[in-house]
Amino acid sequence: MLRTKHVLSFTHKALFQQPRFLSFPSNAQLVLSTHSHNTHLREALLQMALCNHDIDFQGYNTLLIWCVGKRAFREGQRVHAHMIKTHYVPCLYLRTRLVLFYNKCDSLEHARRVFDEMPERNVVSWTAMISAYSQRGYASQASSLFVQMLRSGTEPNAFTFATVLPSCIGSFGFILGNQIHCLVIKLNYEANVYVGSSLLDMYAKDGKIHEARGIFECLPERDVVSCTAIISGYAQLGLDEEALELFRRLQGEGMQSNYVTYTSVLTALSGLAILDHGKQMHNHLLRSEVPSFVVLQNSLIDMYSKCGNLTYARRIFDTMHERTVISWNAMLVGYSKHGEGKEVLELFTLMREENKVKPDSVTVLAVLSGCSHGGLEDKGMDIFYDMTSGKISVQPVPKHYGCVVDLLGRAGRVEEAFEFIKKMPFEPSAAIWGSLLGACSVHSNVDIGEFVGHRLLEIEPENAGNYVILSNLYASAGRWEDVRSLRNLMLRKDVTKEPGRSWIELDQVLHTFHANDCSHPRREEVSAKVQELSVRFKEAGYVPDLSCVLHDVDEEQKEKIILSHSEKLALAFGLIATPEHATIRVIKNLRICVDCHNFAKYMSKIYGREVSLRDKNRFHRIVRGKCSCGDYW
DNA sequence: TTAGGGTTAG
Repeated sequence: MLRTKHVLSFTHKALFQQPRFLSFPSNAQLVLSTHSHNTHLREALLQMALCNHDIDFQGYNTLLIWCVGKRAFREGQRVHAHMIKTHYVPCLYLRTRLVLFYNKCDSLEHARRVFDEMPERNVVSWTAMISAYSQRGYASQASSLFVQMLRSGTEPNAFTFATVLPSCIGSFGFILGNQIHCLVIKLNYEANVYVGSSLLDMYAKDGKIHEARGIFECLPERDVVSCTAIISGYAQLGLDEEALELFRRLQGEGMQSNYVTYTSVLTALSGLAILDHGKQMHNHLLRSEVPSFVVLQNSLIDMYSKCGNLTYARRIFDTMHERTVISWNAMLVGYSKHGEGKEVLELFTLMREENKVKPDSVTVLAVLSGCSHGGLEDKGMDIFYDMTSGKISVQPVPKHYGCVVDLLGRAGRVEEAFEFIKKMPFEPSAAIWGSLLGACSVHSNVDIGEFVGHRLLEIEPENAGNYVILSNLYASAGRWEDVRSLRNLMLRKDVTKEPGRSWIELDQVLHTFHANDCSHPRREEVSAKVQELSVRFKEAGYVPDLSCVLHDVDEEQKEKIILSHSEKLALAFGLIATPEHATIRVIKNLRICVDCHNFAKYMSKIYGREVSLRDKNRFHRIVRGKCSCGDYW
């Protein structure tokens, strides 16, 4: 108490009685920053400062800087109120400070009000307001404010460009972003590393990675942010090998990496599903000085689960000191993708019991899809109804309905799925009809399948996949006339299926397969194997996974049927189908990876021995884009 | 006074 009294007395003197020796602002700043941890004292000091009726520019400025630094909303509001009460007319500089202060204290409305009431504005005040929107993800507000700024005749600077460009997303955003790029060139800000990073990131997000790379290569100086932006650009587009290659090169060139860089690198590693490399990176991180932020740990969970090692993923999850909803979602998605429905439900229960983090839309999607893959359709339906009745406070979105259709369809409850679609509170999308069509195809429900198929052909006549599934469905019912007319329709409409490719390495030789492929020298052997497996699947009583169907069609038809990606993998499996070799590592497309996992399960049952996808020594690596057996093509 | 890159789902 004595000490507080002493300080107060000193402060009073310092602030008001000795202005010649110690000016007001420097003292206010000194005293406030020294004692800012003491709320009562802070209050008293501010009170005293505001008792002064003649606070000048510097005084207000100092107080506001202090409020911004401490994110002291109430105190800052009082400073603002003091200006109004004493009829002080703040200059542009101080008004901008107020905008910055309100923005820092998360009060966008107040910031905007101050901004709107500005009698004049300069590039800094415009940029501050654009930044307030941009930081909060209000992209359209940020970009439209930028356009208003240009119309007002204010010339943007490097800060403005670096601020507005991240808000140039979506189709309209990218168009604006391209125009802004022109302005950047015109005003000669191309060489600015902040502007360059924002620009290249925008192009990468628009899928124009070559543009992005061009900008990166032209930057006269690079830093950790610009390097991370280009690496993450590749990773987010699924160009994982390129991302890693660049990361290695830049590290060689002495690039500094931080936790954001590693997060992007882990994304690339997840895509490649190379567990060994992922582990190496994890080891490297443990030994390095890089702080283990939640985002990085989330990436590690994702990497391990996509590489098939759920134990490691769970270990990271369990040892986290703080978890965000993304941590929970990443773990749930991991279990879900691997068909571990029980674990999905257990973890979801734990999440709700802990009640520290609220489930979001992605959480429910992960849980529903986990139930779907794990054969727990009743549980899945319960969760869906918990959501629609408000027991789980997540707003249902069309994707949740899509999950339910998939869940019922996969379980063979095709009629129920059909009825469910009819009762949905929105118009069913092509994706939802497509999901049901897939279910009809697997469970040979020709009646519903025919209806749905034709509906789909109306909605998206250009999607070759729908023709193919419907055609396969007709084929399975022996309706060859309908198969033929569908094929003719495809020819008339000039619809072709983009040939996907699968790669598999066997004894150091790379075999690749694509749609309609009959060029493999051992094709007949493979076909025979697929036939044999197909019979065995049926004998084993398996209902194959939706995307892992081996169609039972005769040889003549097989020539014409366009095979799905997973079927090509099945062909590849047929080539090497012994329990010892029936392990596979799939790069890039996780869906296929899951298919293989299920495939391994079927194989295990057929051969009566465990066929594991997780045994790294038996993995056959599929190398993307580097075919070593050119003869086959 | 004002600035850029990052994690889950689809």
